[in-house]
Amino acid sequence: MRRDIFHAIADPTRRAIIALIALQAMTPNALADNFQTTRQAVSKHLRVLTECELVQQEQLGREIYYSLRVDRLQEIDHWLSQYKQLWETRFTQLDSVLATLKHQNP
Amino acid sequence: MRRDIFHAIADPTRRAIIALIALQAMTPNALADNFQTTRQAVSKHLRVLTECELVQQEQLGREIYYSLRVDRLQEIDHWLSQYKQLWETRFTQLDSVLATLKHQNP
DNA sequence: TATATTTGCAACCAATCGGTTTCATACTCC
DNA sequence: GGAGTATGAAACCGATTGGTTGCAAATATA
Repeated sequence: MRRDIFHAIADPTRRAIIALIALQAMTPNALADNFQTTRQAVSKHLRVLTECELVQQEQLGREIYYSLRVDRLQEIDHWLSQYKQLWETRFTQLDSVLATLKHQNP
Repeated sequence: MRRDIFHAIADPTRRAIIALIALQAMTPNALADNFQTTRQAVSKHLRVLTECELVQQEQLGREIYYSLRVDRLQEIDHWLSQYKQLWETRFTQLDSVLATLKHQNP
């Protein structure tokens, strides 16, 4: 099973879940109210997000509140960073940037 | 068919292709040499990357050189940016950040 | 205790995915 | 023109995905 963070954010429903719980912790039932799917489907998405440690749970009575582990999104930012200099740099500096990137990825 | 950029980068082989053609334009055959799959499989990945405009082609004789459209990766960076302030901000400022984020996503 | 609520998990299903094999097309070189 | 090379497209296949329904466990409430 491929359960990396890139796979996790590939699904639009999961990105919507991420957007919701970034604002405040929510229960599976409360989350499911925002989608046209069943609660169980949302639960399966939460399982995927949990398995790649993108969310954390806090149990309060019989309710489980899911919230976003924002720090985990840095992994994507880190992956992006190697290309970011490519689009942020002017053409005249492109050669040196390419050399740097080549050095970082032998 | 879900052909957005998040789906495109979800596959590890496609991310490897992106890393390769970020350095220099490459033909499908040259790309396939770097993987333990067939050229046709690489070609299918290139089709996905093309359909979401992550790569561009340049035909030279019977060879087609694929290169990365780095600017397209900004879409992911833009998606990340709404969460970036969450992990870059200290806890004491968190409330105002959440308010801002809530305003951006009504 | 009995009932209702919240949740996770298993079984199943159609659709999609990544891969292969095969074939057709287009270009290069002799 | 003919042989070889580079490529894309189609057909097929097993595995995975996202979804559903049904059920069991745990908690709250009467």
